[in-house]
Amino acid sequence: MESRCENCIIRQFNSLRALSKDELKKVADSKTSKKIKKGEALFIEGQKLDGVFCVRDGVSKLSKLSSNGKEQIVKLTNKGEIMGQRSVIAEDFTNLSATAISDMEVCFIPKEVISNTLNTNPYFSLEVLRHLAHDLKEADDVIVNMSQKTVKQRLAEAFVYLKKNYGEDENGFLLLTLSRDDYANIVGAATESLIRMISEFKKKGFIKTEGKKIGIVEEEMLQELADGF
Amino acid sequence: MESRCENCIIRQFNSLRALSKDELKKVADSKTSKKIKKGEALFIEGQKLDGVFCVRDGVSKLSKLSSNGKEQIVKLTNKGEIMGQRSVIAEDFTNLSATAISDMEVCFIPKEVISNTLNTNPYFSLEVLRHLAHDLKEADDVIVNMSQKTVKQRLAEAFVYLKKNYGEDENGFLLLTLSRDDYANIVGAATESLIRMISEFKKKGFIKTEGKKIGIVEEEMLQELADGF
DNA sequence: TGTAGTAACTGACAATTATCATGTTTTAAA
DNA sequence: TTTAAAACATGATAATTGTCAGTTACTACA
Repeated sequence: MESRCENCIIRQFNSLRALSKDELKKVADSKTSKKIKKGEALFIEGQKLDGVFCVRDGVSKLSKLSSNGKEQIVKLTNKGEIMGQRSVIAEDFTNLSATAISDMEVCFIPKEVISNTLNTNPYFSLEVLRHLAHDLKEADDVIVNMSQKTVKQRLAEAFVYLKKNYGEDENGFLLLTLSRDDYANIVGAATESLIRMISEFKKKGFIKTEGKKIGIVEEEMLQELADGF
Repeated sequence: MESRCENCIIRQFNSLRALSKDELKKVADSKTSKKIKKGEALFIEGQKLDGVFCVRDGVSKLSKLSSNGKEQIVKLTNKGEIMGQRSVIAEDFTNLSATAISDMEVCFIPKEVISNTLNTNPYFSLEVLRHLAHDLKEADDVIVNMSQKTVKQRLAEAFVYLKKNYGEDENGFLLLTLSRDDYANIVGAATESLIRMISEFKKKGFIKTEGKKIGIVEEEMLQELADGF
């Protein structure tokens, strides 16, 4: 409750920007802030959510268990994103689990506020619609990548994506540090296969490593690889 | 223009059911009916759509070209579904191509009618939101299947899905007849691999074939296979 | 500061899937 | 009805990826 939504820059990046002052005030009054430690879960597949999460800081992974017991990461969230809207809108259990990949700061907004606003503010509905439409398009792209590209291509693509979306530090290492396991669960491969590929990329000079940290050295080469050349 | 939307049962299955009588009338007045022959395209990836399609009869595939030039089928549409809403909502190019798999009958509804209604009727917005939410959930499932299951499992699942969703004729053959190529593009495999697997399933007695037609013989076995047993 | 536990890594091998080559059947058009 | 094209099918082989078994390195914590 430390800050008013009206002053929160984050909301410019999500559908909450369509809210009126009054509506924003309602959100601010009903929301609660939470700090979530790296590794902790925000919610778990199959749970009923009674609100959505607005990400103020940090990164989380949205994943789903396969029937073979393996985790598949479907999406990484960005700062400013709203999580759990799909489930709240459809009045459905979550189909995904959300786990913090770095320390996070999120606001929890009760579902009543969201659904009331959906019923009364068509601009908000439209913003949410656009957001879902965007997610859907991205999901289609992931489907195509998963089914038509090799693990090597998908990994190359993942590296480029992580650099573009989460940036790198002064030494050229990706700011977002993932475990080898997480990488495997993003590209949908066995952890051992993935580790081997990281070694290969390193040997070829495409990337550099330092412990868990990975740095992109040859972004163009990786991009070309991802595109199949 | 042969029939009034008010009398069209199909609309009960999609978001148009949230429309008022007046709104329905507007839709009916502006819509045009089209017949599309099997194999013809409704729209193509990258096109700008100036309306949505409401499927009255027939089945189409929504697909996307991969950078390697292969087609990936992302979704099959059902009777009553609305196609192209994602693109119209996001005011974006279509990210998918739609091609008729059987002869189709569709209504085309201009985007102005859709967006006007979205701005004024929150129930309609909510229905569309629910529909997109559903599509998104399904897309997540496809991602997990594509990345965690073997081709064999995905094919088994596809057969079960086709039977459940499109039914079979009096002789136990799937009503929806797909080419081997289409099957390959659904499960994301090389056509030859897929044909081999069909032969294998047939040899094991899980399915039967008669030309292009495929019949599900052992649904439970296929389901178990799909689930990884 | 030792020690248990987890994550990272490597090798050997097996399973899955793609590719190429080629033959057969079906379909559609002249 | 013939004939060319497309779809279906199968074999041989190569490439990709997974599995199992083990080693090393890092991390946390008693």
